[in-house]
Amino acid sequence: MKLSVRTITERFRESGRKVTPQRVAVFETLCERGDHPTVDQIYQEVRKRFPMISLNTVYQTMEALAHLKVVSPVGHSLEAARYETDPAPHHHAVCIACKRITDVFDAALGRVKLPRAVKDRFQVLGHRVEFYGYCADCRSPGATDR
Amino acid sequence: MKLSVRTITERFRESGRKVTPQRVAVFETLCERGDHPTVDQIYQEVRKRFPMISLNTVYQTMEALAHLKVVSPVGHSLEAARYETDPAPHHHAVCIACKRITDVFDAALGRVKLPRAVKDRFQVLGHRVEFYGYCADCRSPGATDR
DNA sequence: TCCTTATTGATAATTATTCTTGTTAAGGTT
DNA sequence: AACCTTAACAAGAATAATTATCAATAAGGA
Repeated sequence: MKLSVRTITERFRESGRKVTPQRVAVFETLCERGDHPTVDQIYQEVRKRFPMISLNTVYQTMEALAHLKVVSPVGHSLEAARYETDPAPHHHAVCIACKRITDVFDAALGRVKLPRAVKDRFQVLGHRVEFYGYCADCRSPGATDR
Repeated sequence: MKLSVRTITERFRESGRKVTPQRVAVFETLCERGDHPTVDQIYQEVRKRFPMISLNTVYQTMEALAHLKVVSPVGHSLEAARYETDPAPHHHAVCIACKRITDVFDAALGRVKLPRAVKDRFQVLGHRVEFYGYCADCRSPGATDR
């Protein structure tokens, strides 16, 4: 199913948020492009039809849309680069609250394969599997979901 | 096998790089901690024993170590947050050169499971599989590997 | 229409990372 | 051990992504 302006309007209202022309414009722009734009790319696009909009508004709108599960951030959202030394192949479980990273050792995860159709057009150096959710400490009761 | 100072000394020399006390200190610090520190965390740690070291040097050392495959960056290295709207579950192939992201639809990737041992301590909201490598356009001949 | 309050736009502030530059020191060569 | 070439260093400025501040505005329920 495809998300419509109608749908997100309802979801905004349900969650106690207001529906503004800026938010609709951001959402529409994101839908028109089928790719994975950066916030700034969306901003530049929306600006054509909406010269007064500020970059900050686009940031806030993206955050709101992400909360409503209307859009997903691609990749994790660690604020800074992190490094590790462990030479054994492994994967990660990232807590979206505290950003803590837990190593996951499981041979099965290493056997994941890219489908052949894509493999032909892409030289694979490796892959990683990343689980995201809440760690034991952050599975908090007072999680303010807003 | 565990990496020793001896080992990385050799690798540095082999690749035409110099072995400096700063680099050794960064490497040792990273080894002492078994986790996934940020560059700044390493910097703060190294600074205790090496007050004159600059943050820039730590950045450069991490890059060198990454080239020698002694350390790995955790997660991908997109410079900015990206978003997508597609509600169908899918995964990604990211070109490490041009940062372009290709969607990968494959039901098998959705069936990946976190091993039970970890599952008990981690509330999983989802997972993603990310392949990294070079896209067709960037599988360039003049790839300067340094 | 009124009223409360979230949202907006402009701008300043932060944070992560890279660049610049003059100086230093690694390590191969005498 | 002295020499030399060049990578690496420290310090600080510059850039880029993101977040915070705040007065003015507009959404939408009453």
